[in-house]
Amino acid sequence: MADNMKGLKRTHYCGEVVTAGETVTVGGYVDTVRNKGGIIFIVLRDRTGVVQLTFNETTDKTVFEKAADCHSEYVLMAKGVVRERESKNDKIPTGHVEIFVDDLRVLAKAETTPFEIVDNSNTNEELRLKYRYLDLRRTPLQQNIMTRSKIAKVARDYFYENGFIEIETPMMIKSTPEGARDYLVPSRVHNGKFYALPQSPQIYKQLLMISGFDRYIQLARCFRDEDLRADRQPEFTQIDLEMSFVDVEDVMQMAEGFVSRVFNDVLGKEIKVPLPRYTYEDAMNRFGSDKPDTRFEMEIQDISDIVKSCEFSVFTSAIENGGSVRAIVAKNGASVLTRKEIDKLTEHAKGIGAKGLAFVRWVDDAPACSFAKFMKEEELSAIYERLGAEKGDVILIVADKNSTVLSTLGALRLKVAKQLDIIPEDQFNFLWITEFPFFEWNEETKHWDAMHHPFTMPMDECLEYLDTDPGKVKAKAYDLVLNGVELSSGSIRITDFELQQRMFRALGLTDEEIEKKFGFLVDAYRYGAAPHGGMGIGLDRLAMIMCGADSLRDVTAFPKVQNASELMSACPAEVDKESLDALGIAVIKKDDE
RNA sequence: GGCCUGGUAGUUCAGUUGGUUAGAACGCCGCCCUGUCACGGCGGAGGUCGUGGGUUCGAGUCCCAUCCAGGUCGCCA
Repeated sequence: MADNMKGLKRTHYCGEVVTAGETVTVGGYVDTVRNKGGIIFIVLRDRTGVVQLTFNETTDKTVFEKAADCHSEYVLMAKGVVRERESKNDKIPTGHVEIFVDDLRVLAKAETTPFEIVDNSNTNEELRLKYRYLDLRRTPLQQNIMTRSKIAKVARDYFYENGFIEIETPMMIKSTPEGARDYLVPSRVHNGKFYALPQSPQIYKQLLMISGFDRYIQLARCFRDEDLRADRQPEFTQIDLEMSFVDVEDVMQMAEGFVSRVFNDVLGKEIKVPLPRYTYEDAMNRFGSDKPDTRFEMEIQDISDIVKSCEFSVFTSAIENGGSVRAIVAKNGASVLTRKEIDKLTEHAKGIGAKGLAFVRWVDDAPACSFAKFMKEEELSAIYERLGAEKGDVILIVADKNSTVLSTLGALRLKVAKQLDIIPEDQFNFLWITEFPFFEWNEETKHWDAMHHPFTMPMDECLEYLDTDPGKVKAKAYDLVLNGVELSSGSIRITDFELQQRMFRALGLTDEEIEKKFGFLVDAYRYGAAPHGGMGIGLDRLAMIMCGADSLRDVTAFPKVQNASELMSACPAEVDKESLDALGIAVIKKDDE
């Protein structure tokens, strides 16, 4: 039978106990017990830190015996006088004091945990996720979760101060066939019909602008039924905002104010604004990505003009077919990028879509060039000169159509940088990507798709190409990127009914399809809307980077794993037949098909 | 859906060309220890080697299938 708390009231968190002479009462979990026989030290832990409890021969005998019976993770409350320690520990903030305990309560005993609750746990994540409530006792995770909370608070503070109104939008909404797969919620009342969980509050926040709320913010839960990644969970949170009477510049400035504020308030780091901007085209050409990591250089360079009349048909045919030959240089990469490693990179490149990888590995005075026999001496030296390549470097070259060349080199650029370990960990490189193409040609359907979403406003100077040359139309869309992670995506919306109709037609939608998919939204714009736009900032991703974590799982209290299940509660799970019957649902297992 | 990596005491790992009773560290249990703080000393318990087949005189080790976890491509307007 455990003790109770009667007569005790917590006065301090463990990490707050610093003043000798005070009588304090603390509560927490037993971190470690060091029983020396005649003297016992118990390290007590709560979310603020740890403090040492001390018991010796002058301690009341029953208290001493109780302390001797304590084990890891027992829940204790202890009252006593704070003393300076005889031997101090400089490694912890409370290391110069200890609590000499005169009242000890064991509020709960604990079984031995399946893994040790220590800061640097190497334990398999699968097991830690099964016992997530124990994993969350670990200091690093506690700090991550608390940092995330601070970020959320700063977001509310900042946007409230700037006149934003927090409004909740529904979680059960109409499924939209565009974009990611929806999570569906069956309706009991309407047999055979379904709600969807929102992928984002996009449509509702636009309607709120039409209603005149002018500035909206929500820490919005969003759901997408797509496969997971380290930076992708099926449910996530966006700092979602929308503003009226604004254009691109206004939204970007508001967001820049937020990121500089949140980094200052939470990490004490200064982010210089305005943030760097790259057009989509520029980012693709230089980094092979619309979310470039600019913490390191290794930019993509075009060498098509040098090799256009060489003897190597791989290069020349790529150029003749409208493509290009481009390269990245891994400075001082020759020692890490052995022939074997380059072979692996080649396989990786093939996985992305390239046909192969040409390379120069410059170890000795004579560079080892995989295509040397096709090249004239002056062509090779022109390549080295263009790329600034020197002894010790490795050059990776891809020849293909432009989109393949750029995406392949973009991926290799990241992979090689990780291998060479040249990405600074403590740097925060924000940037904007602007001037996105509005349309994307879909080879399968032979249709133009909206790259962002169909309510995005085209750039003013592109309106004339809308019907004649859709590929030339650029959007008033802007992505915020941090260290190669897409943090946020936003746009100015179409508020003109006629223009919206033109956009839908350019996307190949019939009037019936428009009405069925977006009817109420399109109708709403008939009644007048101020120019408006906004964005959704990924709170989880922001927290991940600010915490220096590698995965969203480290900043999410109860995350899902790669197959979208949650290991602790073992969900999703089957439900009983009565529940299904009430919904009119019969389950056909895929295996039985 | 494809590809890659991993699964051996509670935990983290080792385990040789297939060969005696599968080891270590930490944790756990018992005893000792009055200034520890990665406390220390002595002793002890603890294993369906992810699962199911196969090859073999013999499988943790080789083969096949499968499950689970991680990464990645597809996918994510």
